Amino acid sequence: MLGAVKMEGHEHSDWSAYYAEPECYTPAGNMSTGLNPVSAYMSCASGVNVPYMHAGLGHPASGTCTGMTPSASPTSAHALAASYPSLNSSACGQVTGRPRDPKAYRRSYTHAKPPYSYISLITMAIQQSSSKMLTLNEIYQWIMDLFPFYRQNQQRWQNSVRHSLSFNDCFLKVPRSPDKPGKGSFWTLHPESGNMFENGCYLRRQKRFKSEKSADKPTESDTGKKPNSDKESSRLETSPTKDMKSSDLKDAAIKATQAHHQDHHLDEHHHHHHHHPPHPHPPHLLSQHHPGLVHDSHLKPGHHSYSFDHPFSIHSLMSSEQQHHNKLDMLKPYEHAMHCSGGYGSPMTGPPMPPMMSARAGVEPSALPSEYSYYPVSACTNRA
DNA sequence: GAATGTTTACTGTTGT
DNA sequence: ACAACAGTAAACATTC
Repeated sequence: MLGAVKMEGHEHSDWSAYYAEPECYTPAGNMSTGLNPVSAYMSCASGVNVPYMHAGLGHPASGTCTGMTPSASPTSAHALAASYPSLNSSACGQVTGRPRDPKAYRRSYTHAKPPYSYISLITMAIQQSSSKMLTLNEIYQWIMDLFPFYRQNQQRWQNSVRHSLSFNDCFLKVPRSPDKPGKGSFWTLHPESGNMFENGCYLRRQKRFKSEKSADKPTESDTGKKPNSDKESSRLETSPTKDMKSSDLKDAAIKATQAHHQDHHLDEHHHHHHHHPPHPHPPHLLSQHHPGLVHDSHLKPGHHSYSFDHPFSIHSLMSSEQQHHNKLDMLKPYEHAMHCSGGYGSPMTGPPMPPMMSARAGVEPSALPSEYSYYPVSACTNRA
């Protein structure tokens, strides 16, 4: 998972535009110390699923929680978890030994690149929408809402997002229903793609999802061909499975579109009712309408079942949010999170601490992580 | 014309 | 070292 950080080394040129001095996701707990690297990504915000976290959270107005210092950085995720409630006051509420200008500091972190891959981001965006499908533009918006970094260089990363959507079998294109014309199709997750991120870690997939059909095809490793070359041809033959064309799938699309519009409706009407059953694994839309798409498997229905307690599991992150999103609507999530998390990509604490964002683009706010929730307590034990 | 979608090619990083 | 995964650029096609 550290790789997710290192991977962005080439982004530094971009960062230089934002940083007075070079900064990067320097894991606070360095690997050589034996610390779980994820703990390095922890910050005061890491109390997902721990309601107490919300009690003592610094409000934007309070001006606290502007960042963690190395000394405040937990030595392990468990230590962090165990440190409540002092966690809030000591790790968040106090800022010690940070010499730099808080504003510049915050801005830097705000614009640091998140440690998630595009596939992760897309997956998260889709998953947190109640209809489990989003248009391309909605995916863009979701990403930009949560990660200021992606408000820059849109041409570049959006191209990458489109590439990811097309290239990866885990994403399916769902045509719009005829009565809901608009630009672009909906994108959803392949019903069987649920184990892409084993352990629920969204930093790097354990294995690439391949649709059954494409899985039948020889892979580059099978043929000994160069990576990508054969993969592409394989994908060519399987594209029909990726683009849902059958009539009953269209029926699903229509229903999905309706559900999607309900999303917006809900969003517009503040959806802050706690009665959204905090169901961690909402049945996949395609599973509902097309059970045949969900084969046997190791994958249970409702399979997009990322391990609940995994720090980078969006389900984990979101699970406690149900209780709190009432107040979230009142906050400027962005600034709030920045105040309390020290921003993401803190050189002290690690990667981004995505803020809570308001509902948008079909995003179900109640499903969004709590204001500090992207880096919950438990650690990412597998390399991501 | 812009947005969306597909594909190829290449490079870098990570895992084994 | 090698394969797999991921990011980026770019050409091209399609759709609105």
